[in-house]
Amino acid sequence: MTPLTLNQGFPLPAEPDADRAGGKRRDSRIQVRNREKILDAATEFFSMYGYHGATLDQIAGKAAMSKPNLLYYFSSKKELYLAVLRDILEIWLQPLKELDERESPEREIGAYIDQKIKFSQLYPAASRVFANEIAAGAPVLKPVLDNYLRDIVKKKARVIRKWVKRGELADVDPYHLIMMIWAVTQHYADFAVQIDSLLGKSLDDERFYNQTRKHIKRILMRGILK
Amino acid sequence: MTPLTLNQGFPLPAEPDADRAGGKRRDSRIQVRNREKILDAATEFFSMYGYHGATLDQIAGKAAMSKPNLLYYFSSKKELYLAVLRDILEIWLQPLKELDERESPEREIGAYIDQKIKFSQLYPAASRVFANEIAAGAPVLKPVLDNYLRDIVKKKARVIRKWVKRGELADVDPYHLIMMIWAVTQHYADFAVQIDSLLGKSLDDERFYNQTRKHIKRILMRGILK
DNA sequence: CTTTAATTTTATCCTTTGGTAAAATATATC
DNA sequence: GATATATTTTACCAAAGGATAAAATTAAAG
Repeated sequence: MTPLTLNQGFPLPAEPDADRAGGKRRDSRIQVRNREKILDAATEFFSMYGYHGATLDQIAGKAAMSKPNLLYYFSSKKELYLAVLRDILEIWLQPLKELDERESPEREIGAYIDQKIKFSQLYPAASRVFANEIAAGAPVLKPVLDNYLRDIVKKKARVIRKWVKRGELADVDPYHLIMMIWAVTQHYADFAVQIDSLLGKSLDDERFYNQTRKHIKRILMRGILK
Repeated sequence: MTPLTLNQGFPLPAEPDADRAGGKRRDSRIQVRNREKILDAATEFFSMYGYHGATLDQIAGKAAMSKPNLLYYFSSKKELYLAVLRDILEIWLQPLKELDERESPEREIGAYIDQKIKFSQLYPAASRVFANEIAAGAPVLKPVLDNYLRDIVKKKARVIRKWVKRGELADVDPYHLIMMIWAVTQHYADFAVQIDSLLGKSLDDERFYNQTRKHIKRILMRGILK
């Protein structure tokens, strides 16, 4: 089993589109459509079985094309996985913009929770791919975690600490608070099957989604506001 | 790829120890030791790569024996996986005993959180195997979730609801509360690599463990107590 | 010690899997 | 509609992975 690591720059190695310069139309209608179909199928299977467990045959099958045809669009399994992770990272990092310390923590943290759980609703498979990558030891994302994510979280923590000092927030550890928010919101995506077994519900159900959202916010906000 | 399902009784099919009756000593020193070594190694790799992603070669290698030798102890990959899951279930279901409604929610829920996070500290790999199984669609554990777990959670929810009615607890949805507790406690096991990247800490560090435990409890208890 | 049973090793098989080569087909452009 | 280019299909390959058979070795029992 190949170790699958990544010794390259950040965020993730840019797409190898060397040819786009070479004059070839790399974005014809059919190109775009097929790459998208493949990425969707790949996200699904990587989310269920992880990088090593998913197979190109499954993915190609789901994308309704032959394996060599898939490999025409993504030249290797690894490249496909990187492309999937690239897309996910974009989604995942988006709500990580700094919290605005000038606003109230109630408003800012509330909005952050909303955003996080929205992503769980919209991209549950992406969330699971991420979880799988972490469980596998983050062979690809380690550098991202160690550098980029770490810095952003540090900044966020600083803002939270300011709120605490100002007396707008109970004396909470910023890092643990962030972990809690992540844990709770992602849980509904990562353990969707379990939740469906126990409650017969999913975030796709808009009523359940809102109930969940409000409930999480209520408990957490009560837990941290002064 | 074989679908890997389980159409058998609950909790999990009993170990096929047909021979134990046949007079063979199935629990010699060496048997016990080797089965344990294998189960440990298997837990590690299943936790990282899931059922499909882990290989018998890896597991045998880690257990310091040849693949055929491994297969002497567990006659197939599936049987090995079932054995691992069986062990995990035992751990996982243990703290699920009903909450005692006669005690205070503060005490009971507090103890429950303690127990849950203790497991995350003691058996992080087991937690990840469970998470992987769920992410994969719970091919094996679906029946357990649908029946056994569902019932226990229902009972727990009833107790929580009673506390709410008695006015000892804020008006929380019992199911969401349970999900939150699971999410937060398991997170520290399932995303240990991420946490290590961001904080440079793990639950192995007793100081960090206690800080985490107290912090989770504080926020959650504040969030739900009247 | 011998004999019997338990354990380990070696050699091997078949299927799956990631990947390639080259032919065949479709699509676009002039 | 002829030519060039993009896309898809068919036929393979080598390595990996789960599994088996049988020989070799070790341990236990009498």
